[in-house]
Amino acid sequence: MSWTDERVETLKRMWAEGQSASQIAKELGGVTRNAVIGKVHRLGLSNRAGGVATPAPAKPVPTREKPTRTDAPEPRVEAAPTPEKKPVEPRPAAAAAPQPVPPSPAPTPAVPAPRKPVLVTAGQPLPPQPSANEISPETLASVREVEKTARKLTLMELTERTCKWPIGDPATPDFWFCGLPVQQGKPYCEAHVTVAFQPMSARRDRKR
DNA sequence: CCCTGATTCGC
DNA sequence: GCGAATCAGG
Repeated sequence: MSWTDERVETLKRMWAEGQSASQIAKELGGVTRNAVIGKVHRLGLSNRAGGVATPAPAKPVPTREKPTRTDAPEPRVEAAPTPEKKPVEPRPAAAAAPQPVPPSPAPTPAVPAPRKPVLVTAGQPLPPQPSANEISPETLASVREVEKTARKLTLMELTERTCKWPIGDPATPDFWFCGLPVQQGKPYCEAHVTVAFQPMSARRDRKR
C-alpha cells in the first residue's frame, strides 16, 4: 500500500480527530501503526492540535552514538495555525458514554444461591458500592446490568486484567469480584471505572 | 500484558 | 519516503 492522496487525507483527518495510530492503521488497512506514526511525523503533524499538553520536549537520549551529522537545521517550528479545521460536528467527546454496555439478554444466574443479607443492605463497611455518591440512575442501572454479566471471580482468580470491583458482601458467600476485562491501566472494567473515580464534577476549566 | 506515540536507520 | 524495530511511557 502506498500513501495515496486519499489515504493521507484520511490519516490527517483521523489524527486530527484524536484517533490513535493503531486505529488509523486499522482503518486504512495495509499499514501498521508504525507506518502511520512514521507518516505522521514526516508530514510534520506530530503535535495534535496546539491545545493541551503534548509538550514532548527534546529527548537527549544518546541511544548509541550521536550521528556526526553536522547539519540538521531542523527549523521544525510547528505551532501550525491549523488553517481549516474540519467541521468538527461531534467533538471527540462522548467517549465515555455512560452506557457502554447494551442490554444483555439472559444473564442466567448460574449460582442462585440463597442470599440472606440483601446486597444493598446498609450494613457495615460495604465495598465501594455506588450507592453513597451521587451517580446518575442511568449509570447506576448500567452498572447493575454489567454486574449481571460479571465473571464472579474469587480473590485468587483476579489478575491484572480483571476488574477488581467487589460485588456483594464480603462477609457472605455471595461475594465475588466483577472480573470483566479492565480498562487499560485501571483496576476496574469500564462500567466500574465510571463509578469508581468519577467525582470532580465536570471539567470546568477551559483553555484560554 | 495491554496500549500509546517517538525515534532510529536500513532500505 | 517508507516502516520495522526499538525505545519510552501509561
